[in-house]
Amino acid sequence: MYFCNVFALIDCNSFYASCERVFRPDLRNKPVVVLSNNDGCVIARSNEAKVLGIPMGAVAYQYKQLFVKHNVHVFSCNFALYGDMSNRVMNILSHYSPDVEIYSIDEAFLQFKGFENYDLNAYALEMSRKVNKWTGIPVCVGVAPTKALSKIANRIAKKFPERTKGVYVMDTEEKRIKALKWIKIEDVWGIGRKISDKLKLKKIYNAYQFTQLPPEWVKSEFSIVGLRLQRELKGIPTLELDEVKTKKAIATTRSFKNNLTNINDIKERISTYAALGAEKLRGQSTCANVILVFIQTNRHRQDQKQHYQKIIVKLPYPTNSSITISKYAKLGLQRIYKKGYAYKKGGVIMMGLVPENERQLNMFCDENPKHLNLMKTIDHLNNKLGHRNIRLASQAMGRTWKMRQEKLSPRYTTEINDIIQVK
DNA sequence: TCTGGGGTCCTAGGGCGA
DNA sequence: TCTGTCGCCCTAGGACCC
Repeated sequence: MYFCNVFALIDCNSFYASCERVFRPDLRNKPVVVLSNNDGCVIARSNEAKVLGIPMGAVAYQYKQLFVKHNVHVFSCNFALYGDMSNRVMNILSHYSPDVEIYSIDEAFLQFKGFENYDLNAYALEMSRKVNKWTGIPVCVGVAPTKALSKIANRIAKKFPERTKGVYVMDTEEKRIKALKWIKIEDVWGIGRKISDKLKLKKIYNAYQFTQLPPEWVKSEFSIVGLRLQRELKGIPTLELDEVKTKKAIATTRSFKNNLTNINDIKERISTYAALGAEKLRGQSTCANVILVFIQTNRHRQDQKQHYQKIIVKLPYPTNSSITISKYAKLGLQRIYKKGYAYKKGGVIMMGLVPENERQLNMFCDENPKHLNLMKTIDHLNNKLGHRNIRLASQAMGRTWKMRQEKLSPRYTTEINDIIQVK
């Protein structure tokens, strides 16, 4: 190994689809897709589904016939299941290095410091086998001297499964250069649509060409972010492993099942999102100082009158009480709602987050201390009962708000009534 | 009839006090 | 007292990620 400090990127293959398959072994080698909230778009595809030409983000109803024709197994998203499976995978990974950054629900960076005498290829292979054996989730591993290069190494592992067995270690200059020349510029981590379009105008088509550009030019065009990426691709470690950090904003936004015109219906939705957001705040022991409330019409229906409006509401004191946040969210909504529009989407975003134990209460405007205990009780009961049975009065109890989730799989791992039964 | 949701970081530009 | 300038803070918007 010519580097003494390396990064590994572990990425679960077709994560949501793989989670569904863990409990449905009959679906192995069969096309599986998972849909977004309200069963709107395709958000995950198994390899077999990719081969059928189903693109990421495909609008579900437009592919209905293809699903039937090729016997594609379609699932509504089941985040309770995916979150739990993710925890299991991350837990196993943490045994392979003390330095772990959970990058997303299905990805983690590991840093190997002082592993000079290790055969990293064998080590990563063992790690991927263990994850697969213990959770049923297949993963790929890319190992390289920087985070950006480990992303590329991971891509190689995924692209050539027979040759790599799902693990690729970029441990020589030759391998680095070969990989950079192989990867298209638009596939590099950190290069999106806008930047790749700009680079292609400059006749930059792969990552290697990008590394050859003058750093001053890269910085002036793409700011410090572009410059960092260029250094990373050259093999100079620039991005560090991020520590576990509390979130800076918590968003709860959803499309409505139907268009809503009546303010009372929208109020109920916004109140529910506010309560959900407050629950997330309590989950990470933080309070919000400010909330942002927005509503918008269906932007895909240009034949209809369009309206988008948002409002920032300053809370009188930092809080995570569902009651208080819901109240101010509804006040905000009243300010932005306009009669005569068919609203399709709305949301509440918690901002200005501070740790629960550090909040400074306003001298004259203290929160009702009963809220704290009440919220604890609500969280406890909801955790115990599942299904979020305890709600605020302003949140509807009926079916009207329910998401469209026609193909929802059971919550095998988190719901006692859904545990798989062996007969 | 149906078109996701949840984040981060950076920069530019304005307000404001020293 | 008025004006210019600098730095800090905040916000909006843009770009990216999964």
